[in-house]
Amino acid sequence: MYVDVIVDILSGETDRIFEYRYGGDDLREGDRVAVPFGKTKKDGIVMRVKERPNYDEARVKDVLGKLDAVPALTKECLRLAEEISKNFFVSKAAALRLFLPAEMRRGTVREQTVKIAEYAAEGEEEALASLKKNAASQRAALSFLASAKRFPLSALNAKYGGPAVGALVKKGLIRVTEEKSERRPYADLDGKEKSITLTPDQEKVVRVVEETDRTVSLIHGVTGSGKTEVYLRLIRDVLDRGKTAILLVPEISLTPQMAGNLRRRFGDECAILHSGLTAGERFDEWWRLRSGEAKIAVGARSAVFAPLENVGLIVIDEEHDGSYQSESAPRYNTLEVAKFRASYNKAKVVLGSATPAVETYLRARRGEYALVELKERINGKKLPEVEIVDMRREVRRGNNTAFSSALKAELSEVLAKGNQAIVFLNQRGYSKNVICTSCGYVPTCEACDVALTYHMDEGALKCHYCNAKYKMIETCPACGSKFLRYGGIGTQRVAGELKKLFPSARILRMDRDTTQTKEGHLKILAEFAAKKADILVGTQMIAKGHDFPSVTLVGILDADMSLHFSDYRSGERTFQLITQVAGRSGRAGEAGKVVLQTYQPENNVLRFAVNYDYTGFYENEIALRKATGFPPFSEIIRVLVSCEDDGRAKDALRAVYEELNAEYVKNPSQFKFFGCMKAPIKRLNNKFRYQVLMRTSLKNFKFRVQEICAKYKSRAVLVGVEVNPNNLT
DNA sequence: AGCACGCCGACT
DNA sequence: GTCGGCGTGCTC
Repeated sequence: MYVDVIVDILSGETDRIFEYRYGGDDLREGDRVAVPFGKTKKDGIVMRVKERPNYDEARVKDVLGKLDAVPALTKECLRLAEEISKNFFVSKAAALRLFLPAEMRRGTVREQTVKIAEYAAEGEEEALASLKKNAASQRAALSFLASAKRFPLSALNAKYGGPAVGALVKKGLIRVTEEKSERRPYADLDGKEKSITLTPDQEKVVRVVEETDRTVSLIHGVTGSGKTEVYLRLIRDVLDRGKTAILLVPEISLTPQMAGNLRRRFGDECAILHSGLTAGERFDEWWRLRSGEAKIAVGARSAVFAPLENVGLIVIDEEHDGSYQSESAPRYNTLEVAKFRASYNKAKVVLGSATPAVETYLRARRGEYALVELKERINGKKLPEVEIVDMRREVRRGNNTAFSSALKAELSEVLAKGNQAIVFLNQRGYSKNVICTSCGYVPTCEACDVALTYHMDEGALKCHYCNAKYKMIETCPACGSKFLRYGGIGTQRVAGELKKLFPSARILRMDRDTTQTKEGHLKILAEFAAKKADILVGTQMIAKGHDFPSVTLVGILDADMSLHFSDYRSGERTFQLITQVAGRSGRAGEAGKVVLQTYQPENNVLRFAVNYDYTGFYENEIALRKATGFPPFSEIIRVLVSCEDDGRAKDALRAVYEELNAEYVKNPSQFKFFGCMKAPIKRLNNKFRYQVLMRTSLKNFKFRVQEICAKYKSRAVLVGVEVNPNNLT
């Protein structure tokens, strides 16, 4: 037989079918195979099986081998990979990779085995009699195994001592066999919880989602309205109909909690895919899904590619979260992938959020998605009161610290009562770059042309884009001045100031620096939850759904930091962030409070946020988007041209620009913006970068752009197309 | 992505 | 004269 193969090489040149011959008849679509490729050996995926080759038969080579017993990819995966490749401008090889756990491609992970001791003696009496009189341990071990028949060898060794067991094995009275054993994260939680009764509101949501003829439903529910219970019920119902389900959550930090919920409810019917697992665990969980043993996949963005068949439901929790948009290499959009899978399987997609993305809400309002609201918190508790503090007044009063007097007062009250507080600051403000106060010099990376960040612990300057490390400067290399300042306000400084204000308070810091280690994240959160600290200082990452029952105060230090970031979604982001952070306060017991510090207390977004007025915010925001012609009323398309040779980059840019410009002048009214410029980061990884940026309401224009760009990319010159990128760098 | 082929500058 | 730079083409 002959097979069409996509070879696992990430290059445009090789991203087409290569044909191979196969001696056997057991290859199927979706099988992973090893194939000879030029002078090397590569992995590939069988896309099609056929009788005759199209390619010159004399030159067709043989498949070297089949890599798995069962095809790793289903027909659906293959179809979906094609769609992803077409829609997100990535090679088929790159799209196919999304469906396989990394450890599988590397081939470093093997099945885990356990050694089992089996009783192998003929008759117990005789066997015991054959042992020496003083061999008490052997005797005990043998009679134990005579009744147990099989027992894990390691446990047997621990119980009766390795030498005794070893002697029995040597005498042939015990046989040792190796068996496959699955690594089971969270197994200790399995099936410890029965489903709970839903409130009438929750029941209604379930009904609407299950009965609507729309593929996508949006559950807009305030924080604490019990969306998770609704998801669990929907999953149960889908499973009862013999189908499978995928539950997506924004980040690993949230996954253990949600994973725990799922495991307690569904036991090992559910598999957990997240980066916190060991390679082996992930490998096993993946195969449990592929084999049909597990029917629910829980995980972050990439779990949308879970190898499930007959998917009935895909839930995207906190759908507004930025992590659902892939920022690099295969730039897929999770919701779009979910929609592909849903249409293939005739399944449903459920989006849940307290602060839906305006684009999502618009579609729901227009009737494209079913819309259901959960307006009440499950415990009937009120949302915390939010107080806005005008920081301009604080500055006028001579307060130059990061803390307003109002926040200081609230903090001391919390400490006096023995409660906990969270101090939140925006990551955008978290830049410890160095500036010369005499001449304004800022040290930048030689390769990337971006400002370097000062890392105090290492005494070094680092480039966050290429990880290059430079020696910290003592004097300004431009003017020789010694007056250097570490700009910006960071968690470290805030924690320091707090320590001075409240010397007896126990302060925990959580940010990218303190969560470097794999479990650092969870450790800090667990420590705080166990009340081993009074105040938690952190960035974005503490905003994501953790329950801290004794937190009664949340301080937002620089609410307007994200408001003035150069991104059209900064208003939306700020609203979502404030709502989310505020939701951390006062979840149990006492009512919570939020203090929001800003230099712009009259700002619309902040006003809507403090009143928890999502629809007000939405109306305001959508009007703004319409007026400015930003998404969802347009698509932002960016063509990024980069090359080590500046001249060649410019040449390619000019060519692309001219062709695109021809399209633009045909239809200028459909463009809100069209222009060509240096990229914000002018040089990255030694490549000069330029871009053509446009904002257009032309439908499917991205495909035309892609077509044009394809003509000008070469080995040396990269020409990439991005649609609505999250950050322009 | 690798690897070979092939055409132009600075060396023994 | 040749060694070696990397631009270009090919891989079933």
